[in-house]
Amino acid sequence: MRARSDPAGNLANGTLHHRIRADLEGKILSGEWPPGHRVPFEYELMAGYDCSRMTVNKVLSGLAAAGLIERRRRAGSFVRRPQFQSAVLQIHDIKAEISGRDQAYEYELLSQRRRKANAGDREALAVGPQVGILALRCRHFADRRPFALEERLINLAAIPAGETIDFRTEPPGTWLLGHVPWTEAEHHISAAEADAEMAHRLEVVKGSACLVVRRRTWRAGETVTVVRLIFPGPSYHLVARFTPSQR
Amino acid sequence: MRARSDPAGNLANGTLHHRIRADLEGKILSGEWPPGHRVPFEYELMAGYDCSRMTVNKVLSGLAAAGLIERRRRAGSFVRRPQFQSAVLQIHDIKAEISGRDQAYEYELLSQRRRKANAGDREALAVGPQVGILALRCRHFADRRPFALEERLINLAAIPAGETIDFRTEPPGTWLLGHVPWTEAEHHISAAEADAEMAHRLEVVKGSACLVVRRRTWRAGETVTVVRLIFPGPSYHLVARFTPSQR
DNA sequence: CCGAGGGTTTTGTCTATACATAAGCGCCGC
DNA sequence: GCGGCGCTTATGTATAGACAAAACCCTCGG
Repeated sequence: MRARSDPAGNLANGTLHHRIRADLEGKILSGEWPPGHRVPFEYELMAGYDCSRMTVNKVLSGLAAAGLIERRRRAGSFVRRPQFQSAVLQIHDIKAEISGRDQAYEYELLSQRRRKANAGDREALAVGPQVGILALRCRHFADRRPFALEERLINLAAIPAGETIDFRTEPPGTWLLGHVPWTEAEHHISAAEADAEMAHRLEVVKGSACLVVRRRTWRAGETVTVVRLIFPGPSYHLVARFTPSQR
Repeated sequence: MRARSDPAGNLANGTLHHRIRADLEGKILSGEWPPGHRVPFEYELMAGYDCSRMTVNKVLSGLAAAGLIERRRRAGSFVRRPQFQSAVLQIHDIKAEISGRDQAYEYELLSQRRRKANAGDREALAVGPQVGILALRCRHFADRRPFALEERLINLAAIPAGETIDFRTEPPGTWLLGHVPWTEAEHHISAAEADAEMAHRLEVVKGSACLVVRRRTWRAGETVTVVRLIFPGPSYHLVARFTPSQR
């Protein structure tokens, strides 16, 4: 094996490919290598860092997977222009979110009905007729004040176990989160004015602004559940923290 | 080299590690391997797929990077419980978003001021005093109707080039998106009631519900820009589509 | 009973090598 | 000039082997 220890000793933390990765990311993020700039070829990096090709290949593949560079055979690797589209986001389970803030979490099941999918359900869940669905309505409380109103449909054809769970004690979102894997989800986030019932349930005045989040979740092409969460007015805000790993 | 061709010929698409990856992902997502289940050891997979350890290692590392499994030395690899936290999201540039819907996009710069950071700026951008900032206010239109109101602060210490750009023609968001790389962003999404000025600018009645998105963007620990986007009421909704690649 | 130490197992990293594949480049003949 | 063929080059994939590091496990000594 060749000598790889950095004689100057600077930046000697982490493993070799971590250091190389950090190096290259630094050059890209600092703007030293602007979008379109050609990253050195693998054999050049290999010579520069005095390591094998597999090692630089791993780093470059990682950067490509993270969307920072684009690789083209025969041509080389190029810095991609930054793209907001797609990034890593965090959305928490409501129960965990409230508990995490050291507030008292409470939960109330308003209604639970099992039925064959009606026209509205079929549209929302994209299922055929005669499919069993579970319709739930519930409220979440933080420190005894209404935090959110939840209206949920669960596709029992996809989640037969849903029928056997006691949703009087465990919120459906929490249960699903922990037990059902998913492959895709879609959020529609909008603002709406509270109608009479929403206002009553959330203990706000009618017409006040509410944040409405509608989420549809799929597993392998099949709609698993659709939920509408209504948060009272300016008191709540959704926090989403991103890191750019566009794909 | 050993015989690797699949005699039955099934699932022979893609490369070896793609097939292995798809196989394992399938078992996890289908629930065949529930959360907590121990994935076969590398040497077992190696024997099962008749390939080298580097190949299965690449696959398992990828699954770990994607957050589907967790790897522990000496113990093995385990299926992680599904987590909503963090997933890939798409948010578009406003200009691109409107144009993409085949609506006419228009843009109006309301005001642009260059100043030393005042107390409010310093808090919002987390910069010291005496730092130059650019304060912008503008409106976006879709099909001649107000689509969003934008209030933006740009940290000129981080983006000196910001001073030389003509934001009367190009929206600041679009310019930044194409020219400034970022390492982290945070969104606060909430609902608010329109005050007199917002109502006037967005051509809605005072007190109506608006969707407010506040985004802070960092590059290498330094706040680059803070923007507040205000969308009029129920007419607009933010769409976020996810795939689970939690990290 | 408890804590220290050593052995074992599994993942983590790295090397050197090999062949496959895609795509740009230039040469050649027409 | 120009279309096609083949050479070259860079990446993509895969192998076999090696050592390192972490962490569980068991045993031994007090």
